[in-house]
Amino acid sequence: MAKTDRKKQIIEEAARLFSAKRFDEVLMDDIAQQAGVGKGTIYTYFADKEELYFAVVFEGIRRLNEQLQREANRPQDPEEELRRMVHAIVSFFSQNRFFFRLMSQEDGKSEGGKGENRKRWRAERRIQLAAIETVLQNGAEQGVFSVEHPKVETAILRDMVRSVMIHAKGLSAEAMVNTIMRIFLQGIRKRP
Amino acid sequence: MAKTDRKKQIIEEAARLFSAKRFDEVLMDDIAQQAGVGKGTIYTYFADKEELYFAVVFEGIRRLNEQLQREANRPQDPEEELRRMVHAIVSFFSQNRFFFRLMSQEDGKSEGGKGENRKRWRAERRIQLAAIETVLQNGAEQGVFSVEHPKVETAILRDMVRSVMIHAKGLSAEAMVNTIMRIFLQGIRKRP
DNA sequence: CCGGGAAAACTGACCAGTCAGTTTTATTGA
DNA sequence: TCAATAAAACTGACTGGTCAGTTTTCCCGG
Repeated sequence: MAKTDRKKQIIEEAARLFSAKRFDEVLMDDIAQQAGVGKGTIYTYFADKEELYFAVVFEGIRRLNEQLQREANRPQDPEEELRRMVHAIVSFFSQNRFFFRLMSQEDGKSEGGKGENRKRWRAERRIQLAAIETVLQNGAEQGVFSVEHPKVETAILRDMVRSVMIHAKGLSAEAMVNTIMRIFLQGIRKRP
Repeated sequence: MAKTDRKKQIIEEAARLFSAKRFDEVLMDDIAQQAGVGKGTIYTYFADKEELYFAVVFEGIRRLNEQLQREANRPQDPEEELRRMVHAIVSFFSQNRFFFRLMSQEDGKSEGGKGENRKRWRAERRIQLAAIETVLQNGAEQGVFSVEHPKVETAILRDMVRSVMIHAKGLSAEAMVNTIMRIFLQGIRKRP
């Protein structure tokens, strides 16, 4: 097996395990077994358990960013662009449940561990938000959106994906996107 | 010190620590030291580390439910009732940062550990959502709200509190509530 | 047959949980 | 009222199991 494939395989299985159990409940032996490699092999690719853990987190972020990038930066009307981005996030997470659960867990922690990784994680996540925020700002400038606290509205939109993923497992990706966009754009107040 | 105070003190310090660090990074020795008790004492109140952890989580939920209860069940117009509930959640979390971070972390995990506690946690959380959902349903019946997937909309609203708490630390509780209600009720689309 | 890399076996640091001993609080009776 | 005694609560040094990380052995391609 090629070196790269091995590393990918380890990350994949580690993601599955880390997303389902607490950090301390996931044993390096388990990861090795699931990945079909010896424990020692893991240490040729990752310095320690924590580095593997963050490699998994960053891999998830990287893939999501990749998918987001594909949708962004094609000038179009803001609502449509927003919808495309939400769709990108929703479908990414639908196809990567492990990474989704993992990143949900990682959100909202602060201290502890090698602070360097936490910092980098924060930075990566900020980039994602910035991409969405830009669209919101553009929409506001074009007079299509009414935005009061751009960063907050941005975070709300992204986290709506999280809510829907957790609480609307049954819905199709399309239905999820529609639900999110409907609420975010026009709210739930009935208009005559 | 009275028995109850001791237990409360332990829970309080454990909450502070568990909210800031990973489960395995929090040592029982740390908790004991912070709480100003001997390690053995903790074990007179809690069977093991995991039970203490969940005692902390459930204490947080209990307090929040208490505050929610105070606002609910007084018949009034749905929008106002919703606003009151959001306000209750926001102000609770503003005053209980530890519990907030803790409960955010716990959201979105599934396997692992004593499954019994996870199950109970899920149940408690469902009760909270039901309280909000009822208001939404009432509003829909009265023709004030347009609700498509009640459970999903409910979860979204609750999680909006989470987003705002994380990303709008500067805002006052009032401003937070306003932001949430504005988006949830009327969305961000500009109307002429 | 040798070298590089992967697997299996090994080690010891660490920490949750214990328990024998100590302190504090409650109870009794003179 | 206050010893004397019992009961309850607390303490922290100690232990044993666990598991991250290391070392040794094995395997295979060239």
